[in-house]
Amino acid sequence: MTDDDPGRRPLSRDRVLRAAVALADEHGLDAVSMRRLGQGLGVDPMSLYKHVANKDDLLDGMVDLVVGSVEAGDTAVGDAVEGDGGGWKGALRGRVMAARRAMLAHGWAKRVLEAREGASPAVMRHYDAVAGILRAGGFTPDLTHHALHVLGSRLLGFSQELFDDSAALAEGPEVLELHARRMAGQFPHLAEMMLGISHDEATVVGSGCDDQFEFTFAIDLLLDGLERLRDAAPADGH
Amino acid sequence: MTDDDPGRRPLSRDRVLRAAVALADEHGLDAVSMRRLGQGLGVDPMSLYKHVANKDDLLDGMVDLVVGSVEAGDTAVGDAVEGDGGGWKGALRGRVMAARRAMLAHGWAKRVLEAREGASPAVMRHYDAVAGILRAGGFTPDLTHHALHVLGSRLLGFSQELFDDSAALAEGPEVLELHARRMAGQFPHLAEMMLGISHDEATVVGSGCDDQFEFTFAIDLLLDGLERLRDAAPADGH
DNA sequence: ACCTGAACACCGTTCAAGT
DNA sequence: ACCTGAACACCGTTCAAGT
Repeated sequence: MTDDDPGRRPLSRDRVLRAAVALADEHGLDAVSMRRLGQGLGVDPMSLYKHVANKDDLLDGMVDLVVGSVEAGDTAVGDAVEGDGGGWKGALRGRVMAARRAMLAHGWAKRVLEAREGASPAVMRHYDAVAGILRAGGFTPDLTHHALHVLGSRLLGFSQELFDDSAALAEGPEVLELHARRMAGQFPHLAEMMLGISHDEATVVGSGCDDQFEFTFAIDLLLDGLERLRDAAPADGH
Repeated sequence: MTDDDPGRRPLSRDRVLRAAVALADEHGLDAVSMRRLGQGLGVDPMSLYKHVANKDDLLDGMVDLVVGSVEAGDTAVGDAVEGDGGGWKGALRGRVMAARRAMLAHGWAKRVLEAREGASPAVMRHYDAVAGILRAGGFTPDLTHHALHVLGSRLLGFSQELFDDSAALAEGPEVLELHARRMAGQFPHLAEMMLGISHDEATVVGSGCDDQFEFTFAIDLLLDGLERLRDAAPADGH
């Protein structure tokens, strides 16, 4: 009977989705079950089906909410890139980095987006905005299309990790080096890479795989490559 | 009591994994449950835990089997690329395309690999082979490392699909065009792209998104970009 | 010591019974 | 007509009881 008795406010799709996002943020995606979600809202699990078609629809709605938040505080501010005066590259980077921030804030969203095959409305709007940036940057519709495919999941701010080395990273560079030496026999080239990294950059923070660096490295390589294609064949994208 | 009574052959990890792969190939990944797998092998579900630590270990073993098959019939044959006499690009394309064939043959593998965070032994061997190709191609360890990250999941032959348009594709180009016109209001740039595509290529097969084309397009753009970086700074990959 | 299957603690969703 | 909760058909895994 208190003021914030959750049973008082009427249920709505938005309230269900926000509760699900909060639940996933706090306890992980696996904690998001119809039963537990209903319990958190002080509602019979079955009542959720009034606002959500099924579990998949719930997950779709959750990512839609997260991706939709990208549009609010997006590229307008600038996200000033070091060496350019805005333009399509800066705008694209801004959009993509905003999406990345949203993804990093909601770690579970990446996993849901990978599992989904159809794009939600907010994702479609995001893609459309990116396409618009490219068109304004002088890309043909055809090359714009290929560009979207090339950028792929990086449009949403994440990339496929090769493998998770965060456990080894957390233990410090000497553990990483030990790890590398141990696998030198089986994976000589990977070991060489790892050892090279831990030698080059003596600072602790830089060793191992720096996700943020690798992400921007990839984006820049892709944008440069696309720009070259645009300039090579301005009339036809193929 | 027949000759091929599955109960006769003793269970082994390999036999369990092969049965799981066959089950996933035939009835989809969701059909792979400990209960159903045990049933298919004529064995108590709990007996599987003698050969497999848990469900995740089972899935790991399954993808390991698939990725491991890539090494058998890999780049040796040549996979001759149009305009070059082999070299690192041809070798890399060959390896990646072999992985792609394996992935296309086992549609569920992509989903499992995306969900996994740690790389299985076969995947590690694959990465190491790719790293070896790059090193032999004159890349520094550092640039080799970044190259692996840039190529990402495409090393294993797949890329993140933006959205699945196979349903619309199957209905033919006129349906695709209708689709595009309907969404022109909300997603003008995406609609323009789709309409441009269906106009350019009148043949039915070519319209919509050609996965194979987009994949090779991306690979070529990435390899060209990496080559340029290699040649720009031969001594230091950064 | 090994194997097995009943049991536990969950799922998403159906559907009939209650209001 | 609407809402609800018991019930269904599954899960992965534990664990104690049987051999």
